[in-house]
Amino acid sequence: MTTIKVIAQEAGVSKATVSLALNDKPGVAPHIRQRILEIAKRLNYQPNASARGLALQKTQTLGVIVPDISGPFYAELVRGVGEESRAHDYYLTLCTTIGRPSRERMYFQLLGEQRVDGIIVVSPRNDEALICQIHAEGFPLVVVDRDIQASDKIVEVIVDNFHGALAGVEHLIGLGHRRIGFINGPPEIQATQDRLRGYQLALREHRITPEDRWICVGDFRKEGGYRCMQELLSIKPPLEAIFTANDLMAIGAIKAIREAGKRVPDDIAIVGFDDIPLAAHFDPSLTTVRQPVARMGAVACRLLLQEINGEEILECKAILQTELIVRASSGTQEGGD
Amino acid sequence: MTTIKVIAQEAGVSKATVSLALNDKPGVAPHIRQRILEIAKRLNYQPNASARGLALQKTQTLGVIVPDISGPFYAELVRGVGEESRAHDYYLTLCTTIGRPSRERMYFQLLGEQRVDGIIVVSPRNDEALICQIHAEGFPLVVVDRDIQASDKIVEVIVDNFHGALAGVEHLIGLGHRRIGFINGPPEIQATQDRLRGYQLALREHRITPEDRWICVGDFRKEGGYRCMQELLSIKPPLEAIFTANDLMAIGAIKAIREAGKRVPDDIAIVGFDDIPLAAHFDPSLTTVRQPVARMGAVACRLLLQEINGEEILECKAILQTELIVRASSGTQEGGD
DNA sequence: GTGAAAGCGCTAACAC
DNA sequence: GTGTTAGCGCTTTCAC
Repeated sequence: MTTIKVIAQEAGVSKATVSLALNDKPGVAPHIRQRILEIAKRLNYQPNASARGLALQKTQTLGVIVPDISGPFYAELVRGVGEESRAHDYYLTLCTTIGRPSRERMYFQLLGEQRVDGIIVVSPRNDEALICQIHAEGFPLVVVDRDIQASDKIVEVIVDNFHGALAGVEHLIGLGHRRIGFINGPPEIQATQDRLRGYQLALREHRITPEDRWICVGDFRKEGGYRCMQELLSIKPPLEAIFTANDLMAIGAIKAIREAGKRVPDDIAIVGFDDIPLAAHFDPSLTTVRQPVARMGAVACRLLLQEINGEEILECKAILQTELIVRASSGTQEGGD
Repeated sequence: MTTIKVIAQEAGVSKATVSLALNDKPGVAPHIRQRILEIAKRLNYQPNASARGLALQKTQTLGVIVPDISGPFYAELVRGVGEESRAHDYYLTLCTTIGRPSRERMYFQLLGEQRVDGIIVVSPRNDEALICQIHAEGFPLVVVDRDIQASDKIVEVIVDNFHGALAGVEHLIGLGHRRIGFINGPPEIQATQDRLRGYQLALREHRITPEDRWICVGDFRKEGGYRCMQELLSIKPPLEAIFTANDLMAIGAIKAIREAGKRVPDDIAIVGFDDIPLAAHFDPSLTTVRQPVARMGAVACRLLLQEINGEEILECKAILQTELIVRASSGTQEGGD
């Protein structure tokens, strides 16, 4: 392993000069610099990251903390972060927390051991206090897909879930449906609360009073959508349409509908949320509220780098907009009879 | 940031003693050790990773190099690696290479800068020479989903693609189909070659001579499956069944079939490869050759750690088996008329 | 313009 | 048992 010391000997100069030359800093005679660079290249020199990190107190590495990485949403998010971090010559350390007893340790380890220069937290569960504490200790930190109520100084990248849901449900209403069910995610997750509000407002504005039993609590997975739909199918008179808080649950719901011998969208119209890559290829293709997931990751990364570099961040909250993507699963005409 | 030095002062001992105590090494009086541990806990001490890495020449970090991370296959693979590495207290640095002009630099940077203790390479494209070179330089390295022909000393985790494809196609033959098309991946990828051989042998063993035009080169994405299927649909007399080299292309193919006004599996039976999470929820549910993707990642990780720890690795090639998962898309009876 | 020296935080060999 | 010392590879004053 070539070190700066070897190069110094080879070039007949000191380590300091080599360091200056290699880092493009002034104070080295052109021909010396030239020679040093040549030797470095010839010897395939690469600076030792630990040594550099120790001296500079920087690692050129970011951490991203997500519950899981299988599943289209988080995978795409991490992709966005990864692309952006690479573009800025940062490495990415991936931490998945699901199934881990104390994810708290992971935040602290990454930052406390100074393994990373900052972290992006995509953790929808309730540990506001912890996040605030980390932030209070001065660690660069960006939160994605979640609004930390306790502090307005923590940088956040969030999606306008409220208006997204509003648009999704209004689309269904516009198609003539009035009895519209809602398969939501777990209530402790913030995005689900916002989507619920959007759902409720949409109905209310059209003088529809949703019954409690129209709303079912899912898990953001296919299985939850399936189970919820089975429950919702038992409602009499039957619901005409379902809004689901993500596409995966929409897919589960469609399966349940099919198994009950009904058709989508003819008997029941469906609108999902996310626009996962397969949404367009599903049968029927999914009408859904698209989130700019990769962009969220990229924005989070860029904001984190600003924070790391000590740049002033003008707005702590980056709010990205959703977009309604109309496809087949919602139907084009009135669905009910 | 608490350091070992602070603790030493606080406890009235030397840094060396603190280091010994904190690392559970012998040579420290019990009551001293006790006090050191208490202070460390109180001050929330965490060792600086760079300093430790520099001294120990180890980073407790692995690198995983994949083309992309969106897409169910690589996401699941990385998940497997991540779970396993966490279980062994290793961090994971994620490198995606797609769209990157010189992914070569990334291998070298990660290892050359000694940012990681070893890497898992999941890179189906042709850079055998590079991989061999890295291995020759003594860097711990495990290759996944690919057999490096040039060396039999490189540790590899591969799937029995040949028998997987064989089983998939034989399943179709068993259902009475004889005119079976094949939508494959790019030819320069090894897995596709093996699957092609499996496809060919299955037909040959049943005295079916596949025509060249039955085979179409896709891209492992939905789009490629869609495009290929459009081509295959023009064949007269029509094909009765299609084997696709992955589920994503199967999904694209099904879309093309539907748009042509035909039904799956009634008009054309389909068998995919991978068993992605959504395969069971697709309509029709996908018959497919399952790969133990997460396990591949976990095995690769474990082998890499063995290599890092200097343990003898008895078999360089871990070959995992596939499993045929029969669902609806292949039909249960003779499909054609 | 260049080199010597100190220091980043930790570990490990060797005295005491 | 414990402390002293050197060193991991790099950066960065500060003399020269």
